[in-house]
Amino acid sequence: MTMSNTGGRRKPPTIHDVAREAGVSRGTVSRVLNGGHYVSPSAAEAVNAAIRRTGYVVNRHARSLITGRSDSVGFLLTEPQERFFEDPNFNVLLRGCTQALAAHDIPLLLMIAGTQAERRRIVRYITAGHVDGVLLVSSHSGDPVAEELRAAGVPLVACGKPIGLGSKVSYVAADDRDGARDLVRHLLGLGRRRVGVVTGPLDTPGGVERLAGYKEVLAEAGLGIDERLIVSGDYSRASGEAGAERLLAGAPDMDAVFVASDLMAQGVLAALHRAGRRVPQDVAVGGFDDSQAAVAASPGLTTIRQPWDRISSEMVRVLLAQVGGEDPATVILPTELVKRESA
Amino acid sequence: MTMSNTGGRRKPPTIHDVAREAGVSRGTVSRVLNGGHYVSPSAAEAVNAAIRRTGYVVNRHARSLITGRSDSVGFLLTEPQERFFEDPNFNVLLRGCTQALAAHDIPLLLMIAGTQAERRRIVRYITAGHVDGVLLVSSHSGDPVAEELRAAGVPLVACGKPIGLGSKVSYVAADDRDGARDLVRHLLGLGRRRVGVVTGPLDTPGGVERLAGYKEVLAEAGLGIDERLIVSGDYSRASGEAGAERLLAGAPDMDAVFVASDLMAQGVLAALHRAGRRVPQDVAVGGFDDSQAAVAASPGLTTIRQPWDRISSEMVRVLLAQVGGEDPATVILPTELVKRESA
DNA sequence: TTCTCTACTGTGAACGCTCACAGAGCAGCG
DNA sequence: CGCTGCTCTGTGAGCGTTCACAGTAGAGAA
Repeated sequence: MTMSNTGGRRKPPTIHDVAREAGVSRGTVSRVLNGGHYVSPSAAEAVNAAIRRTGYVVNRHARSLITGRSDSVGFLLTEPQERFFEDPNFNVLLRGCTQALAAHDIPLLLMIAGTQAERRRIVRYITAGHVDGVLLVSSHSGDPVAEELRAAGVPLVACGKPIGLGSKVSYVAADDRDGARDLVRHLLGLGRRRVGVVTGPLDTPGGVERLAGYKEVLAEAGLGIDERLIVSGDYSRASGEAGAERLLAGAPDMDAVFVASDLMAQGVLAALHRAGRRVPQDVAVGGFDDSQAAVAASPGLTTIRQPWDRISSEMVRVLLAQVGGEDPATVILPTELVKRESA
Repeated sequence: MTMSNTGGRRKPPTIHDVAREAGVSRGTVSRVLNGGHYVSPSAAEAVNAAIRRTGYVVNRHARSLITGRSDSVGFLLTEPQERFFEDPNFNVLLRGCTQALAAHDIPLLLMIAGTQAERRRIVRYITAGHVDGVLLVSSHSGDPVAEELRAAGVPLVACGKPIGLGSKVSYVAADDRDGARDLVRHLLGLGRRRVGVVTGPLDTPGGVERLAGYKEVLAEAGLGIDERLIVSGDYSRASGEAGAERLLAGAPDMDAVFVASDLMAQGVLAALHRAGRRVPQDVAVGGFDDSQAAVAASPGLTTIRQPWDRISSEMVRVLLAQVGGEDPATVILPTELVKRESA
């Protein structure tokens, strides 16, 4: 073993060493490395053997210097950090994206924009070309970061439909409206007639669409819309708790509630419990996401599953396609009703 | 504005352009960029003005190619993904590390090693020199990844003391034993005498140390160790729930319990509630971490705060020092008792 | 045979930066 | 006055790769 690496780091082999070892030229090694077209089988074999023998790994900096690509992508989170700390959905998404990118040998750079200064720094970093594209997680509308990146021509894929951005930005989302319809229909199917809703923030597509689904189903069932049965939250647990209290105050006869996120639903369960309402006997509760929060809740939360694994892999697919020169695209994925004890 | 960037991406200015614009040589621009030593004030000013005018940003690939550094670090998670999805501590740590690194303009590459294949891929990636160092989160002992990286001479800082690795590896940890002592003393101070414990995994330093602290305080209070009051979990919520059930079965007279993580404590609260025990009246409960889980629990969880912000900033500090050639170091940070309703 | 076409290979020139070196200018000192 | 030492500046080389180009060899067609 000539490459024994005990302790200090020594100079790694270059493409030149491999070429010499294989008895070919740099060009041939490079061709083998990049797809192997126009290389004779014997040369390819010799090169691959030399690579194994020397332990050669391509120097990405040298490659990037000439190709202009960085072969890395950014994962940009512009949510307030409290949400990131609280909501396990981010972790699932993050895991899914690293995994999908790993299949292409592309590292994920994590960028969290909390303060205004951080936003500026990150935008500068990205527009400088240090990443090939960006996976964006930022539900609120009018996010200046997204607009700046789009304007700078940086390939971009959002998680969830960005409100207020031109149609030229790619996004991948679950079918929020359809999911909400499924859940509310389920509640009505249980015989409930006074169904409340705790929406997400109404400047997010998730907030708007899930509320729309709720209203559609009530209408199709011939039930009117009672404004006292509608309150909105911000996806946080605490806002769910507060929302449930307002609902109970305004509509004490509520017998079911659709909550636009599992985390808020946890808060709703806590508030109902404190108010002495039994779940599901007195009030049936349905959530949205099917996150860890849904399993951890007691009773287990009936909810709408968002297909996070597919969302993340589609985000990566669409982003890489765009980096490769294809046009922006949007993907809507189906949801699924998951029944547990709460409804 | 010569650099208007409407739509497509154009060729960014190089150090050469800046030099020409400022009327100096490449070397001078480079010196300004790297600390500004041996540069006259007038030249520095001219260069900075030229940088602003051209919108120049250094090409990191070109720099890395020659310096041999990548100016990036990896954040490596070798926990099972379920823990990553469930435990908000990871998010806090991740946020803290990105933030601390951002101050040095160093991006964080997120690496999650779930499967064996992923581990191999990631180790190859790291040992190839694609990152300057690694922030390691992996509590279990005998982690082969850590050992491989250490052997390859990659700068490494672990979060929590790695068991079974030579003393040559840096780590940053909270004072687990002391924290456990504080909490158990608090429980005894409330007059409780039958104090149970749900430990962390006993192949992790956190698991071992927190249990040791528990035993120390019982001994100093003249209370014997009752094995029926000791069960161990794996930091997951579910294991807390199971642990509490075993405790109740083995020691029905238990009047307090120290749980080695907040997440497990949530499970303990659920189990106690199901068993009809009131918290804190019948059983006082104390956790460890002071994570979101502690606040979200009902009743609010009395717990030991781990100083995550300092842990992450120290990890980054120690890692960068090591990248700069300094020797490995270990840092132990003090914890703090946070009182809430559960005890 | 000769010419064309294809498959394959090697070579020089970048990519944008840092580093080492040499040299200029100037001050202080013997 | 010359020497030393300091601050400051420009220049050439080279980091490890890809890319464009030129060139060779062999197969098949004219």
